[in-house]
Amino acid sequence: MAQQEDVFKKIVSHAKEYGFVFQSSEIYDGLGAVYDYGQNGVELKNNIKRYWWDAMTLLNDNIVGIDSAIFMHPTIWKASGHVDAFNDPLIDNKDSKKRYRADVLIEEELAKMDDKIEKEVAKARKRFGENFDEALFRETNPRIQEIAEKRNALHERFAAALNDNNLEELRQIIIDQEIVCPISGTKNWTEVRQFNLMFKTEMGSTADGAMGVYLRPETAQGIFVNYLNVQKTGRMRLPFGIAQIGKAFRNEIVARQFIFRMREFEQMEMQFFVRPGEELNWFAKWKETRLKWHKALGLGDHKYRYHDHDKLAHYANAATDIEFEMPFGFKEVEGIHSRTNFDLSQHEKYSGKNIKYFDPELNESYVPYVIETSIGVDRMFLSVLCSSYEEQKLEGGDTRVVLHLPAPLAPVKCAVMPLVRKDGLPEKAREIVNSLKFDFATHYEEKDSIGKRYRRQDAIGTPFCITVDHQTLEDGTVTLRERDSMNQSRVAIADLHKLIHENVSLNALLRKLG
RNA sequence: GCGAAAAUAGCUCAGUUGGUAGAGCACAACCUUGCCAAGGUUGGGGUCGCGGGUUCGAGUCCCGUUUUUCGCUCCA
Repeated sequence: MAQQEDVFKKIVSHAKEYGFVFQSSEIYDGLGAVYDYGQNGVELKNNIKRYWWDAMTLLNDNIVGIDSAIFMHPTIWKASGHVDAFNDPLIDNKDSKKRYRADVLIEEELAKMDDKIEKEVAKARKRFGENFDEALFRETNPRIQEIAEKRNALHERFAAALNDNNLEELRQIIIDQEIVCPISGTKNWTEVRQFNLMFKTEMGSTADGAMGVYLRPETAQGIFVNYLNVQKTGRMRLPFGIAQIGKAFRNEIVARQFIFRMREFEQMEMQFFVRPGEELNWFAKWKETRLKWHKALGLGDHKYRYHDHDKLAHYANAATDIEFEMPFGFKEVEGIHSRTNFDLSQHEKYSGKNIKYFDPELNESYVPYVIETSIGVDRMFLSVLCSSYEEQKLEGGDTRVVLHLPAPLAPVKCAVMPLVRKDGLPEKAREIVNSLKFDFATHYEEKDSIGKRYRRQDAIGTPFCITVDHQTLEDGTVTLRERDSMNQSRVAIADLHKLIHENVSLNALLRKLG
């Protein structure tokens, strides 16, 4: 494990050193859990997105894409459950290190007081038997009066604090009531803090007219609220899917592990709309289809596994993750959920609009069920990077760092280099670059020894190096050097385009998926 | 969020009991070599994460803070 963490550290440095990932706002000491993609990272990421997008929209004639806005009507997040689910005042006990909802702690205290009163009443009932006037007893008994008074005072104070969203007051209540942690039994409490999953901002430039809006915490809702627009204008029939790639934002309490958990991240989501009752079949089908998509990259089949959920979210009736073996263990890369008709029904309820689908075959209207496939682009990026990274020992004791990126994902497809910087070789190399650059990301390199240049390209995962030497000027052939095997072969300049295309185009990958 | 550790050049790191900031690699220019990195010469680059404090003097000691990593916790 220690060794693996060591490798992960090296991957993180490598990502920075070779322009894949930088920390955001680095010259200002950085911003927590936010990262930028560099010159090579953005290419790799774009290629991953293209692979997914094409696999969804080109290979399935019943899947189309959209690009919805990050800002959405705030009521959408009420309907989805995000507003309520993540708006709790939390407090930690410093000794047990347990976190509690501050409001729940106080409510429990209120319940305890109620219990006390009931116990008194029960005792009196036993004592007085049939003659017992319970109502009168409650109103007149001094013990009960005392407890009830305290209870009502507490309740009033608690309600006022909640109403004003006064977190300090909530903490003060907990301290005044001498509430202890059930685990440690101590009163060593932190401040009460409000945890908000969603980032909030204001729309409208004047303060009084502004409306609070959220940065979306998931892209899925943009698909749900548009599904009928797409269905109608695209003349789609169930089953059909809508795909989207876009940024989402979550105020994570703990954001860790490099780009694995970030506050601003990118999702690739496809929501597949099906007839009620057919959802579990489609769930099984997408589970299989999605794993096949991952495995086609050739990162190693043994690095994937399913993780079926036992505990299901309130909206789901089946859920599984596709996990990938990162240097820090198997981690979720993609989630596949059978979301039932929860989201669409909620939007129907909150918007007051009819968003049922009319099924011409069944001649009836209903709210479709939804299968969701949702993949984190950044996690996918990390899985590709981690599994591609190798420190290779070569014959003769040398080492090289090489990224065995799947060629269609590589940021640079080929590098053209003159063997020496004279005798017209640079000019010839430039000529070759100019013939390739329209179809492939091509680098030109002339500085340093040829071996050094090869190593530099290995470090960013360039699949092919093309070397121009004196023989090139005579017979129009070059050396084609392959990244993984380091094999060299003599090929005609005229054949380069075809050779490279066969290896680096997405087509080859997509064909594996049928 | 709690606890622990760390932060010195683009990268990896050294820096003695507190006394004017170093190496290798990388980068730039020129020369040399030419098919698997690390030849020569020269050069650029650091207010030692940031802010305070102690001191004649702080990279070094103290406090705070930010960021990162690990464990716990939380979350999908």
